Amino acid sequence: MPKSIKRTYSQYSKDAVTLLGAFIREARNERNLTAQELADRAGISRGLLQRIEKGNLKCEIGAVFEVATIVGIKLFEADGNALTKQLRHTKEKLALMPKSVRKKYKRVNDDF
Amino acid sequence: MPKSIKRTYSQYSKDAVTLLGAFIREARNERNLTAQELADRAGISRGLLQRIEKGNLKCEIGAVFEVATIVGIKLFEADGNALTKQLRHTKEKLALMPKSVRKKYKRVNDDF
DNA sequence: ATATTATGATCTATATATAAACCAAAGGGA
DNA sequence: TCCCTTTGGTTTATATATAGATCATAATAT
Repeated sequence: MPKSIKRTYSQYSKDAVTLLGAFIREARNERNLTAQELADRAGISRGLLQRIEKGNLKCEIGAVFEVATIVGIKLFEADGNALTKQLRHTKEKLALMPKSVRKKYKRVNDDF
Repeated sequence: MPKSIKRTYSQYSKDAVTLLGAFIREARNERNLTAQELADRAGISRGLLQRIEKGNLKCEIGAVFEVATIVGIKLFEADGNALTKQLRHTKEKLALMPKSVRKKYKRVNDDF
């Protein structure tokens, strides 16, 4: 039972989502799509698209990414995008990753 | 009244969210944080963090970005990140943007 | 091996995001 | 100017994401 769900967000997170929304809107305008048209293509309501473009933090990430993808915004390009490189590295590394995390007990080397 | 909300997502969107989640998990492990610790810092439940790391598309973008920010993943770097550059451009351009979009009426030049 | 801890999964109750239908106002074309 | 479209707000009903608790399993340290 969620007792209220009043989250706090870092300024960075807020800025990031705001910028992403603004970018979506710009891309939509550049492609001459109305809000309704883009919403239809993404399979969401116009109201949700409005909130996405406004940078509302509580929209589902799937809807946001879908809209971004449709208007041509690629978070993870095939090219030299820094994040993409890191993620590619991650993907390859995933199989080798430890499943759980342990606190590091500082090993004290006494027998010196 | 949402009649069911069964969305479809492009493969790209699914992959992007999956990769982001995997990257978050990797970053968390590299920082030796337990799921509970990271969840606490982000102000979310451990269950939600699990879904985020799994790449669940229906998590709120604010929670995802917050977690990513905490473990040091910057979607929009201050440096030469391509998306950042575009977004900076967008920000400056925002004030000049038209508020609404009009369909282009192909002007037919009859009197030729 | 044993104990301890992290993770994965399930279940319940509730807060809330969403779709849909409105309306008003702004914007752009003719 | 007038008309038509787009956008920005509501409001309402409902589907659902979330917090929190619990349990089983996996993983790690000693």
